[in-house]
Amino acid sequence: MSKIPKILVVDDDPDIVEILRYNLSLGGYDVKSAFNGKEAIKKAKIFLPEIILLDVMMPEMDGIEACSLIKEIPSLVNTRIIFLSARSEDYTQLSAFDAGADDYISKPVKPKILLKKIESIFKRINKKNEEINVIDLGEIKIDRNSYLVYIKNQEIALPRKEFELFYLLASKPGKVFTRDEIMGKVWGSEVVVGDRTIDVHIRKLREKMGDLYFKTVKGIGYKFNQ
Amino acid sequence: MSKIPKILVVDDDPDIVEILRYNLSLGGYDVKSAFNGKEAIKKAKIFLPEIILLDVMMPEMDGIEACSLIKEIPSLVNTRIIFLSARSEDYTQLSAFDAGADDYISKPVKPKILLKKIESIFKRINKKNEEINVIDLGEIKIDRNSYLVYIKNQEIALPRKEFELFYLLASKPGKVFTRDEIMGKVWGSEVVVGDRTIDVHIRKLREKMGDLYFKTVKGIGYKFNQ
DNA sequence: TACAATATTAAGTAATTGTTAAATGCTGCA
DNA sequence: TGCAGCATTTAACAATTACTTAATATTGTA
Repeated sequence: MSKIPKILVVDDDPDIVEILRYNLSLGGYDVKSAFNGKEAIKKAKIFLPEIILLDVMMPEMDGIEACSLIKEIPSLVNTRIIFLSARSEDYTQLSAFDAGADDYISKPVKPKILLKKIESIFKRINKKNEEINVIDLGEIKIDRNSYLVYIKNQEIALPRKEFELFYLLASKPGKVFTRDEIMGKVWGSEVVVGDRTIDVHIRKLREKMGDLYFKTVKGIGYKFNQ
Repeated sequence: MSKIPKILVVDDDPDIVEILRYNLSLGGYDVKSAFNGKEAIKKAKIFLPEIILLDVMMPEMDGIEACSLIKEIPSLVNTRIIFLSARSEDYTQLSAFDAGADDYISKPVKPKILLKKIESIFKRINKKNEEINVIDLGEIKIDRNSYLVYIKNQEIALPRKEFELFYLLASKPGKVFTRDEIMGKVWGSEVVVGDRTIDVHIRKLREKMGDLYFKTVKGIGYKFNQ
């Protein structure tokens, strides 16, 4: 988390490598480079970058093939691959995604777009690591992928705030969450809403899922119990 | 799938044709040959090879021109073209890829490299046909080759964007795709279109395929359910 | 019991999505 | 080249849903 993010740049054209390296270094990233697919794979295994910028068209082993091979290396399964291509044609894009690419930038690369894209990918990586998508408590399951709650195999759809509130409480059954805590995690620290808002959302949950799951701890907050 | 893969070899030098033919035959491929661009096109139309090995420099019609013409023949759109060239200069490479080439081998051709490359291309072709081009969910089938959707054996033709959107959602039934995700994968992260565009496309899909398949998850995105 | 905290309800407000038609863009063909 | 026909996007507005608030009732506990 506190590490400097690592990026591997791969292109057979030294000029392009240099431009990318320069801009990414300015952006505060730890950059290494390779000039063909084989070299890329060799370096990636050691460097373990979070992101690989990969030229689609290279002699010997093209980017798409390299990508497929990289995706099969266990230590690199979480590495994101961004393709660079001179053409923005459908065909190239599609085979890139087929090979496991995560994003796509067309040449000539504009530094601003590049950095913005890189940043958003890192944001996505961090977010993903934080989130656990499914809570399974046996009788009750909460699935962030489908935004559904299952209670005794019955499916319940919840609106966003209700879902987030429930997800929070159910993430630690038995723990009492103070109103402040709930406020901060569900509504965010910048939003200011009245005190009754939480109550109303709890009420909605009780309506939909039954009273017994949600216990009020007067003067403190709420807790969820199975 | 079980057919013998077909390769057409095109070079004005009979010796090179013979070397390639010999090595590819040993590799188990069905090989035919031509000695210039015109002949190549004529034979390709009948032979329908999966791969064409095309010399860049030939008298009369060079490989790049031949390639452009081949790519325009409907029955050969899925044929991969690999260029052979004595030089590994940038100029040749770029125009080759502009013309629609899929790969590139420099002379002198080393048999091992040639066979490995051919093999990897066939692997890619097969992978594509198996995994990527068709989604089969029983009642609903989606075929990327023809851009057609079959629902209860009824055939529906969809325009490109609608198709891509549907394909994305149907690739993981039940998963909620956020608007950002949809935007990025269907429109590409470099394109900026208004917010209602996604809605309108969803509407078109609902019109054509019925309401019940597409569920709105307000504040998040959409999901597809069978 | 008193009173502070929470529950309930309905109604108001905000945010998001749906719908439609028109504008724009694109492609193939005469 | 220009036109026809379809695909795509935009814009305006409607409809829907989510969220918040306010007013009032109820509850739990010192």
